[in-house]
Amino acid sequence: MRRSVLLCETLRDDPAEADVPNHKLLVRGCFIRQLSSGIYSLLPLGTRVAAKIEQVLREEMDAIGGQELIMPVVQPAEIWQQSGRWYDIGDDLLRLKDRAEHDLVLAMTHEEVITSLIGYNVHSYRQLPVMLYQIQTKFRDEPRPRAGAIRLREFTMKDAYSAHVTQEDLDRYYPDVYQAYFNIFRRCGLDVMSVDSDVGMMGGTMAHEFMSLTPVGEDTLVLCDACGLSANRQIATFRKNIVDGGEPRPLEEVATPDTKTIADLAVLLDIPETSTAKATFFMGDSGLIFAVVRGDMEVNETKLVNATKTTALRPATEGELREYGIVGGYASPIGVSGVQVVVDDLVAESTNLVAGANKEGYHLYNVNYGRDYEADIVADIASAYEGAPCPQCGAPVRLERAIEVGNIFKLGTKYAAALKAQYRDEAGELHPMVMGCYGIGVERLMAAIVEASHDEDGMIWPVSMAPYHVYLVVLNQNDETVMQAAEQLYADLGAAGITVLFDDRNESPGVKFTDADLLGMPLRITVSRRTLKNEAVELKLRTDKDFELVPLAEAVKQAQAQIDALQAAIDARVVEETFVVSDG
RNA sequence: CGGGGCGUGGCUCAGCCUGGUAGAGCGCAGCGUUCGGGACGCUGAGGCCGGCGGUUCAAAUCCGCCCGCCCCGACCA
Repeated sequence: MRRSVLLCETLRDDPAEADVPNHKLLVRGCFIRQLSSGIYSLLPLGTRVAAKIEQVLREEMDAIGGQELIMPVVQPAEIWQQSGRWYDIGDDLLRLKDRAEHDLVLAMTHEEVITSLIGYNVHSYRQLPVMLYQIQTKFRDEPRPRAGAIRLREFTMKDAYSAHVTQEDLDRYYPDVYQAYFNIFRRCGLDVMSVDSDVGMMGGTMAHEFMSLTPVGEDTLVLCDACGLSANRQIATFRKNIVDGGEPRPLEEVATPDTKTIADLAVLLDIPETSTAKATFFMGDSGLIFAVVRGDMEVNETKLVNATKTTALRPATEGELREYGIVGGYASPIGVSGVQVVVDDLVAESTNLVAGANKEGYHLYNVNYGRDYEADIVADIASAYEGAPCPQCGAPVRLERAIEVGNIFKLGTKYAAALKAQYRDEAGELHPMVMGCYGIGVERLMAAIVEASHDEDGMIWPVSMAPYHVYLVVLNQNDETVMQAAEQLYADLGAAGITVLFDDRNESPGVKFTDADLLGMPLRITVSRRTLKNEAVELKLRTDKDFELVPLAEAVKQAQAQIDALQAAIDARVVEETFVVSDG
């Protein structure tokens, strides 16, 4: 491709709306263009990267028996009503009406359609298992798209679904997908780790997320360097060390004016935060939830959702607290009624904690669970924190931010039962199929690659993902000999199967070199009067500082060798993974 | 949805406080000179100053409402 005709006008300045590297670079390099919040066009260069990603996805999905199909984006409300998600999912699901006033949705995922499809086409155990996938548009009306292509409203997803006769068969198949996922990311040149994850509103029994570590990530991981534990913070457990508070002593009221935070309280009473209990309030499906954790910890909302079996949770407002007779800043689990009290297991086992008195300006010494108050639920609802003891080995854990680039779920029979995806067994009995689902966001993966692979000058594409292998720079274009040599090399490289972006624009050297760095093709070749004086061209890896002069006659061969070496390095990273079922 | 910021040519921004006929750099078009890390000169095109309403002799500028975009939080299969 000639740069002179490519739709690619690079930007000198960072776009005002971008503040993370993938966003700045993809926009500056003309890979993507924003149309609206969270809605982007993929420009020619971005489309080429997406195509590379999709090719890898197809190969790896096909390798584990996947069959590609395409399902509709616009779907009737009925199937979403049947699965229940029409009612369970909020505004993320974009709803619309057609001319006949029929309710429709824009698909945010395809469990409903695939399940009804499989139910229609599969009748017998003889036809199972089956693995189907598509690479197709999703729309999610996210409340807050962010970070360039990391969180989009409209995006491309590879979503795959498998259906099985039994849970055991799904369990056997699941590790194959797990391995395929590692292969995919590694072939895309991205380092990922898998973590156990929450099954969320998808339901199901087991889930893994594939995470790329980066400060711009939206998830927090809990990692243990000592034993290798990795989990999403949403579900990560940790060892809780009880601070011995001694034998229960009598309750004692203490005046604590203007002391609404745990930090203030600890200072005022000269006690460690570990000797306090902290109350936090959420509104769930059925009213107010009063959550108690030790003062030095934070409530983990995912754990709280799971413990209370609610579907939605949000912090309660001051007004709601007043309605329930709770005094903000001085709330106490003692004597509250009409609310669901959830107490962290550590608090339940601790003695003589300081808690609110439910009276403006007062706290209570020596609050003891069981004696002074009861809970509706005692469970682990505390969030793992930096330095918390690892649940497996006790070493201090570390928190890291990460982007979730893919996930795999064991769905179970939730959708198959609701949408009648049933098969007949040998005895002629009907059973719901056991399903799994597996997703990867294409644009997010592209963004994650840029986050993981760039420098101050621009993107650095892994050879397997680069829009073109070579950025060919020609200088001194007014010199016919130079131009002829460059044209010949462009043709020869192409004939050898090497993809080339040929910068044939009448631009100064600085412009071309700067663009070459920004666009990040793995290999740069420069042809100029100077290099031709030695019958040579310059070869430079994007990752290297310096170039190498190679004879013009060997340029194609050398370029090919460099590309092969880069590809071999990527291939070498595709190795077998051990699938370990952890207890999460 | 709560908090904050922003909206002026394709891009980055100044001008707004203190109202008086819209600016810079980059980019774009033409000509010429250049030609190894975002070259230079000359000429030129391009703007309902996000929208609507108000105040005023006069609004990019002041006031009100609305819309859009970004960030933090809430939320997120």
